[in-house]
Amino acid sequence: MLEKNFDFAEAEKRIYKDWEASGAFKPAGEGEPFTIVIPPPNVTGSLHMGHALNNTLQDVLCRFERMRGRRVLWQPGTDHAGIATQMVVERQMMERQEPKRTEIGREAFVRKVWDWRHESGGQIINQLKRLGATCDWSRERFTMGEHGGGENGEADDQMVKAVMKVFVDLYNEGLIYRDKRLVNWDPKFETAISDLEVENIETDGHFWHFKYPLAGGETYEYVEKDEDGNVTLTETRDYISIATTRPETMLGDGAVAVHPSDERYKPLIGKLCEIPVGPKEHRRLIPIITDDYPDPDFGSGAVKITGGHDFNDYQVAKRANIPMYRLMDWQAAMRADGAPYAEEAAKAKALVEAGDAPDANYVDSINLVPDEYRGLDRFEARKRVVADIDAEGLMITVEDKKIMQPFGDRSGVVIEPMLTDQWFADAETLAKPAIEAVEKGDTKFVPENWAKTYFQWMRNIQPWCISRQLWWGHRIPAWYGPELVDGAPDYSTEKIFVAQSQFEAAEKAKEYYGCEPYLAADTGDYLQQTLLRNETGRTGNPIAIYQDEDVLDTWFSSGLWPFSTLGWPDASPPPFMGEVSAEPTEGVSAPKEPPSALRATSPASGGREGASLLDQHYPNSVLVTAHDIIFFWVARMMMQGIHFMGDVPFKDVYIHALVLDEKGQKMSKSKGNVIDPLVLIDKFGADALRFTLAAQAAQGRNIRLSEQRVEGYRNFATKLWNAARFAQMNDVKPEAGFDPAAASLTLNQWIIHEANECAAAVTRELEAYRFNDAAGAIYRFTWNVFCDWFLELAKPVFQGVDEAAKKETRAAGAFALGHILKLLHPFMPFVSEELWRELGYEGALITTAWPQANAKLENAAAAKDMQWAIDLITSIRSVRQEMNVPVAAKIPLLFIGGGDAATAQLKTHDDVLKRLARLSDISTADAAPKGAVQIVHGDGVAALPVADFIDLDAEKARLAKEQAKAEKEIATIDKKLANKKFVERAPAEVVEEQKTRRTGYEAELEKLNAALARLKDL
RNA sequence: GGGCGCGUAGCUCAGUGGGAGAGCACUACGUUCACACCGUAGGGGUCGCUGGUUCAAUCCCAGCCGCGCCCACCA
Repeated sequence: MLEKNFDFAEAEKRIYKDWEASGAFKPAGEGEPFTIVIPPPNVTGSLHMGHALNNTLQDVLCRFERMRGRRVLWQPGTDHAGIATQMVVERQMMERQEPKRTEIGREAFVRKVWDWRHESGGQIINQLKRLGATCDWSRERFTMGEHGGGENGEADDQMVKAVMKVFVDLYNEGLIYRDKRLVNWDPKFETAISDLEVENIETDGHFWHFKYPLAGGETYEYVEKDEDGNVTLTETRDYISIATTRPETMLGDGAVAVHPSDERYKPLIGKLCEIPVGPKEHRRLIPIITDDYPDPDFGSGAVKITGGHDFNDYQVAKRANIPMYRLMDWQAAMRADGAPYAEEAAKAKALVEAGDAPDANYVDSINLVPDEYRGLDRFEARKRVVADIDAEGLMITVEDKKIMQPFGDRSGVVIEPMLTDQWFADAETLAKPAIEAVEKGDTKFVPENWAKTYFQWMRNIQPWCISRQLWWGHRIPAWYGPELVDGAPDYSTEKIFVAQSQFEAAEKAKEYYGCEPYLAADTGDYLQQTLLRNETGRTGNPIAIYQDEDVLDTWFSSGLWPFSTLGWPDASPPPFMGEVSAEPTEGVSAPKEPPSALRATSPASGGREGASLLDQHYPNSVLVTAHDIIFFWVARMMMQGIHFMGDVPFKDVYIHALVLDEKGQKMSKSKGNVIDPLVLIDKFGADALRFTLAAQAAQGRNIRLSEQRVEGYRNFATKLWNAARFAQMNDVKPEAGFDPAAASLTLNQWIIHEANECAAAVTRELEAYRFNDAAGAIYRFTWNVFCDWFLELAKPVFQGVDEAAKKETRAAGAFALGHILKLLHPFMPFVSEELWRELGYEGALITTAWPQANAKLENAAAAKDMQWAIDLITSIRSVRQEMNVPVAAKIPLLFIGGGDAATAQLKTHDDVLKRLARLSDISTADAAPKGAVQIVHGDGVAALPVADFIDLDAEKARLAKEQAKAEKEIATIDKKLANKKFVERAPAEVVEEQKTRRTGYEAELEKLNAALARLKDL
């Protein structure tokens, strides 16, 4: 006997363990493969509502397809999440008051992160299990592989191998290149980030208007005109007015630009003006040029061009060949004197010495940052610059202005555009086939609207900056050495060796230099070696090469997830990526085999199993994710998947909602409105949470999550539980030989028919990713059909004496309940599995076959008959309450009209009518007795002689209301039918339908009229 | 500036070219032997506004109002 309530806390653990132990999560059977790769959560992550929704939907699909007999692979894993993880570990080190990252060095730090990952990373996996996720955990993957040695990023793991191969191949195809470009620089993490990682936020700022004095004290007539060409202002000026929101960048100005059509500045074009910052004797003169970029109607119409610190200006500077200067160091402080600066200063000096300097001020102009601003934080420098210009009387005005300011999405600090050397992927080329694939429908977005978002971004895609100046991540497999000039290494140049491993790089270098290279430990080591070589002139020393210090953007490896997790590149030679000695005198040592322990964790690397998995499960069936990740991830998977696999990574992309709080706001830690899914699971059970999320996952709308709603679905689970308990009490259990198509009782034919309909509906909706409709269908069938009616209608049978009827009803009930459990299982796996076993169904529900809709089980006649009885009961109940008939009172029913059919119906449903409508006796009659309440039902009238209770006026009012309703409907229909155009142009069936409806209302009205007439006699 | 989406019952939301729906909340009644995490019944909406297409519009189209999100270099 079942307990009164489902103890989900106990059952969830036990059942999950059973499932996992039984191997139910592994791909099985010979069915068509069904594949989902999990959006790998950050290894630092813990389960939030977004994950809960995302994984609930994936699990619903996986369980559904598994029951349908497909060979389901739900591929799990986590993402190494470069910045996020590095941040977490650094914070932890700080809390523990351990030495900083920079103090312990790269190798030690990376080892620390690996340690962290093995100790505390990946807790989210256990949280996913609590949700009931049926991932094949034996295949768990990590975007950085499983090797934890930290030895210079050697690829002894297939996941790493995949990344290295992709990089090398793309480089060899010219789709990855190194370039000096303006990038988004995050001064907090001291790394470049991609455009996507920048958030533009409107902030309060200022718009400063300054005078840039003309060179040599020159003057001109400044004339301003209104729209009609009337002169509104004329004055003699010895300056050009420019406006800026970032005065500290003035020191890096290369020009002032005006629009070629701007009459005001025509006399100035080609002239020089002075940047009014710093000691007067060192001020730089810059040219006034024309470009289409300045908008004459905005500001003064003249724009300072700072190519090294502004994306617009960068374009202008490139077009006009204006020099670009980097003013700041990596922390975005104004450049300190010394090393970073020396390079440009040296170049300038050389130009002057060679007589090629553009003008005598050139060397001075290279000393961009005057002493008083050196080393200052950029915002402090801004204040000083403004104050100094103001003191000099060159500030015209300052406006308060809302400006869109770029922030690093992780760091939260203002991004500084910075001119640096970075690696880029040619996204434009890679995007082309990815766009076509969606255009052709090889990959479909659901809802399809999201394709527009995808297209919009992909068609305007910019080069993808893939290098990051971090330590945690896939180290860029590029090595640098000197170029050979006339057979001798020229250390002022750079030769790049891109290779899948240090070993290969060394081979390539050896081939190029004709001797074993020395693998420098880092750039410091490299410099030392080259100096040694240069100074001693000992050409016999090995030529040094060193590996790029940078790592790859996390999304670069995430983009390979749909195939890297399946064992790609399986055809590559076996792992041969042992350590390479860093001893200068030994050169390259023999590669070592990776430790066997590490191999054991990557069973699919190489080998036949991996290959066949890839064949079977690529392309994946569907990707389930939220829209905020379309650019970051979906687009990259499309590009890389198509390029390397020759086919799209997945056939469908289901984009689900964002989970918001009750008020519709994004959940965030800072707002304190985060609802923890685990708390809800503890409180209401995983089933309730899952059902809530699925039931609200309507396409194209966000989900507002309220605890109340979760509670409601917990109640639903309890309702089902108690229905099952009732079934158990009445010996309702699956019967081996029962043929549902051969049921004889109307009640049973009906519930079988309804169960079959429900199966068809749930299947149809799930196939179309309409999770909310699927959930709604099973909810309604369970509660409003099975519990509210079937069980109530079955009670008289169970309490009766007809053993044959009892037997059939038990079997039919078990059939219907079985359907419920199966159809509900994808949504509420735990309670359904528990009941399945408790009630004696066969095997484990998780691997039970999904109910196929079956035409043999349809029975429209039974459905109609039951509906007749249900409607009659409902009507009687309604009238009883309205007339205040005491609940306990049993009253007789007289049925007038309706013919033999009604008589038969009354006989069939005699028991249930009596019980559920609380009737004492049922009979037929020719006319309603006096003092009876009359209910129009079907072709007849149900009369309840309740003179003792009836309030005559109330009954009259009730009937009058019904009458008015019917009349109104008839009037509406008549109006339509009287419209010639309607009769002519509307489809015949619509016209016919209206006529039928009218007949129905007409009959009802007649009976109501008669009933009212009878009342008047009283 | 461009793009996407939303505005239906008190709340949260489904929905459809031809008879306005659910859950919750609310009201009344009910401890009938599965369930008070329940049952029975009930109240409640000019489907944002204005036009247009159509025999017919909550649904399609246009405009407007209000709200949200994404993208974008106006210094």
